[in-house]
Amino acid sequence: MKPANPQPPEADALARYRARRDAERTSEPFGGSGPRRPGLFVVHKHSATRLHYDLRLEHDGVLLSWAVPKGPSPDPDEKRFAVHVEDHPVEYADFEGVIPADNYGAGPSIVWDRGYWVNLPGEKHGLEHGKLLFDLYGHKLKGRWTLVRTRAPGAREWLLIKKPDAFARKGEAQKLPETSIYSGLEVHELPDLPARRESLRAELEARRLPRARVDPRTVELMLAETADAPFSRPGWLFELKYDGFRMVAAREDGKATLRYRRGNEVSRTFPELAVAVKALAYDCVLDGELVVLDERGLPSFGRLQQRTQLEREADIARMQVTHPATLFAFDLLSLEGYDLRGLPLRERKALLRRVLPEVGPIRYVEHFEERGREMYEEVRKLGLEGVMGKRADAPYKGGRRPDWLKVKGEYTGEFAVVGYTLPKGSRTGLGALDLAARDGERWIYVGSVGTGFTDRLLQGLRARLEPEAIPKPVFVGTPTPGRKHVWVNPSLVVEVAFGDWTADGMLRHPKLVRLREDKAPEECRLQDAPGHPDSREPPAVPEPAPAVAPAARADARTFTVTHPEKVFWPEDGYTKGDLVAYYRAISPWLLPWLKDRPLVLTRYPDGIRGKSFFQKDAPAFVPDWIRRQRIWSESVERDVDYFLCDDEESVAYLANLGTILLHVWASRVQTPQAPDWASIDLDPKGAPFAHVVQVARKIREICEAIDLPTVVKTSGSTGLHVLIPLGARCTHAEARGLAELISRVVASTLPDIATLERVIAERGGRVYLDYLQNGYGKVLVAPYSVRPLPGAPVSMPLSWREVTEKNGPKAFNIKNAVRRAEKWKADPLLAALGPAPDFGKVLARLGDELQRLMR
DNA sequence: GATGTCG
DNA sequence: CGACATCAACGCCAG
DNA sequence: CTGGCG
Repeated sequence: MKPANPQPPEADALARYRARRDAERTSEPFGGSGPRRPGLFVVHKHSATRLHYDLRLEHDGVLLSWAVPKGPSPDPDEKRFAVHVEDHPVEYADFEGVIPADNYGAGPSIVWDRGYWVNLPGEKHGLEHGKLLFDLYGHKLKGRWTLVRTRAPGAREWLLIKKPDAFARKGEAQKLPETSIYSGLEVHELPDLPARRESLRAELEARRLPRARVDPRTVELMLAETADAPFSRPGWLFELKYDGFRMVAAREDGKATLRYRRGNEVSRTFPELAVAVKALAYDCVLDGELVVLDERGLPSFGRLQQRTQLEREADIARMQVTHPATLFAFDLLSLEGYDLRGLPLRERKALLRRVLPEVGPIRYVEHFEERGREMYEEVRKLGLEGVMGKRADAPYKGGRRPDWLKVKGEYTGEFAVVGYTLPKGSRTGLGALDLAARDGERWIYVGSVGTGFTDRLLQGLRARLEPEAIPKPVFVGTPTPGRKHVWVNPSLVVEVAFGDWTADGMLRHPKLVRLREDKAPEECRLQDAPGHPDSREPPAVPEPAPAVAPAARADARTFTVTHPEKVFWPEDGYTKGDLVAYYRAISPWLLPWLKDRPLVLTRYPDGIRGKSFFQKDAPAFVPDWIRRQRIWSESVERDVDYFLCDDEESVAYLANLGTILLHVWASRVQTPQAPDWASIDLDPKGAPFAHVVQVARKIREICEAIDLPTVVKTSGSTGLHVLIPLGARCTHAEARGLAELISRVVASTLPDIATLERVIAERGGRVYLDYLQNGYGKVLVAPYSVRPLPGAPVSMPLSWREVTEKNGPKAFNIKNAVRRAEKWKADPLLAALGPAPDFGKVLARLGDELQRLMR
C-alpha cells in the first residue's frame, strides 16, 4: 500500500491544480464544506454545458482511487466495502439482472428494488446513455454491478459501478481492477400512475374538448415559415430547433406508431422509441423532431441518416445501442381521445409536459418566453441549428403558418478552390466550385458549391481558373462522382455560407457569398472552419500520390528496444532484452508460422509477474511498417486491425511491446475460412507427462491408420499440441469435427488416461483432449512462442521420435531453442503447412478403422 | 508499453 | 505532474 | 440462466 500522503510534487502546474481544486471544493454541493476528511466524495464539476460527477476516494487531499481495497480483508466479497467511508456512509445494492422497464415511458431503464427506477439524467442522454445501454443490454452485464448512493446530506445522486475484476475473481488480487462507473444517475420513486391518469382524464372531461380521433397517418402537420432574422416578441415562445426528421408518434389503444412527415411508418426502425411511446401512460398523438445525438449531446443529422437506412434486424439492434434515437416532442395533438388542436399552444405544451416522463428517449421540448434573439445567440454558440419561434396562443393548424417561424443559422467559412465542374444546360461559365481546406500539410476536400453565383461572377471565375487547370492538386476526400471535374491548383479563396457539416465532412447546403481576394488559400485551415467537429477523422481515401515524392520518406523499419535491462523473468534473471534477442534469433523458424496469420498477443509489459493483457487490435501508434489486416468482427460489430508479422523486425517490435506469448490463427488472411491445420491440445493438468506422450502417440497411430499425417510440438507449458495438416482445403467446422472425432476415439480407447471432461475436478488426473480450439478466429500458441513461466520455456516442434518423457514441457527455453533449431535441416512441424491429405482416401479408411477400434 | 484523459 | 484505464472472447456443458 | 473452462 502506498503512503497515504506522498511527497508534494515540485511542479508548479500541479500546485496550481491543487489550489484550484481546493478552491472548487468549498462550493461542492456534496460532502459539505470545511476541511475534508478521508472518505468517499462525489465531486461535481461544472463545465460549459453540463454537470460532471466523479467518485473518488481521497485521504488528506490525496487521491487514493476509489477502487483500491483498503487494508487486509479476509473475505474477498468484503472488499467492496472498500468504498466504505466514515463521514459519508454509502448505501449500496448489488442489483440482480436488469429489467427492461418499458414502464412509465422511460424507455429502457433499470428497475431496482421495486421501489425505484433509474435512468441517466437528461444531460447525459448522448453517447454515454448509449454506452450504458450497450453495457447493460448488449453484452457486458456479465460482471457484478453495484448501485451506490451516498448518504451525504442532500444527496440523491447514485452511481452504478461495475465491480472490479479483483472483487469478482477470487485469488487474483494482484490484477488491478478495470472499472466502469456511470455516475449522476437519477433515481426516481415510482409514481402513482393510476391516480394521475384519473385526475388528468377528469380534467380533460371538464374542458369540454372535442372527442375526435386525430389520425396520425393523415394528420396535416403545422409547418413554420422562415424568419428573416432572429427576433424577440412578447406572447411568443422560443424552442430549440433540432436537426432531424419530423416525426408523429402516436399511442392508440396501447399500440405505438412512429411516422415521418409523409406518413410512412418507421416504428421498426426505431424500436427504442416505439417501446417508449407504447409505454406512455396515455393514448396520445405527439408531434416532434426525431434526432440522434452525438457524443457531445448535439443532434447529428449524419447519424440519424445512418439509422434510417438500416433494414436488418441485427443492424437496428446495434444502432439502437450505439446511436440511440431521441424524440424531442414539442406538441400534443390528441390526448385520451380528445382533439387538442384547438387549444392554444401554451396549453397543449402544458399537457404535453404532464404526459411525458422526465427521462428516457422521448423528451419534452422546453421553451423560453419572448426572448428569442438572446436564445438564438446562445443556441448558435452551442452548435445547434437554430430556434423556433411560436405564438403562444395559436391553435395547431396544418400547413405552413406564420404563427410558427424558424430562425435558422448559417455558418460562413473560407475555402480554397481546387477545381470546378463544367456547366450544364443554359448555365454559363462553370457548374460548381470544388472546395478544400488545409489540414496541416494536406488539402481536405470539403465538397462543392454550385449556387449563389451571379452570372458576372460565374464568367469571371471561369476566366480566372481555366489557365491554371494543369496538374490535379493533391487532396484527401472524394469529390462528387458523376460530374466532370477540372482540377486547378489552389489559388483562389471563396467565402461560402453553409448550413452544417455532413457526417463525412462535406459542406451541407453551401452557397457562394463572395470572392476573398485578400486571403491566401493556405490560410483556409480546416480547424478554423466554423462548426467543424474538431476531432473529425479526415476521409481516409488519399487521392493520387503527390507529384513530388516527399524526400524519400525513409521507410525505416527500425525502432529502439526500450528498457532492455528490465527483468522479465525474476527467477531466472532473463530480461526484456533477452526476450527481444530470442525472438530475433528464432525468427527464421518462427516466421513461417506467423506469415499471413492474424495474431493475438499476450503482453506482459512488466514481466511474467506483472499485469498482462491480450491484444488483437493493433493500436494506432504502431509504426506503418508493421503489417495489419482489418477483419470484421461479428461479435463486437466492428473492424479489428490484427497484427500480421512477416519479418524479423516486426517480431522484435512486438517483443519490445512486452509480448511474451504469440497466438496465431489456423487460417491465413487469404483464406480466412479455411484452416491449414486441425489441432488437438493435450492438457495434463496434473497428469504425468508420460500419459501425455501415450495419448499423443495414440492420436498419431489412429491418424496414420487413416492416412492422416500428424505433427507435434510442446505447448511450452505442460502439454503437447498435435496438428493435422489440412492445406486450407476444408472449413473450420470440418476441422473441428475431425479433431473431435479423433479425440473421442482416443478418449474411449485410453479411458484411464484420457478424457474430454472439461471440469478439472472430474478429470481424475487424466489428460484432457481439447479439440475446441478449432474454429474461425480461434488461435493456437505459435510454435517457438515463449511462455510467461519460470525458465522461459518455449513451444517447440518435435519429431515423433522425440515425443518422449524426456522432452517434457520444460525441456526447451529461450536459451537453448535457437541452438536446437540450428541443427535441423528443417522444422519437423512444417508439414502442417504443407499440402492437404487425400481426404478421399482418409474417408474411405475411416469407417473400417472406427469399427476396428470400437470393437 | 504506449497512449489518452482527467484533475 | 501523476493516476488511471485500456488493450479478447465464445462455445460448451454441468449445476 | 449462470459459471467454469480453455
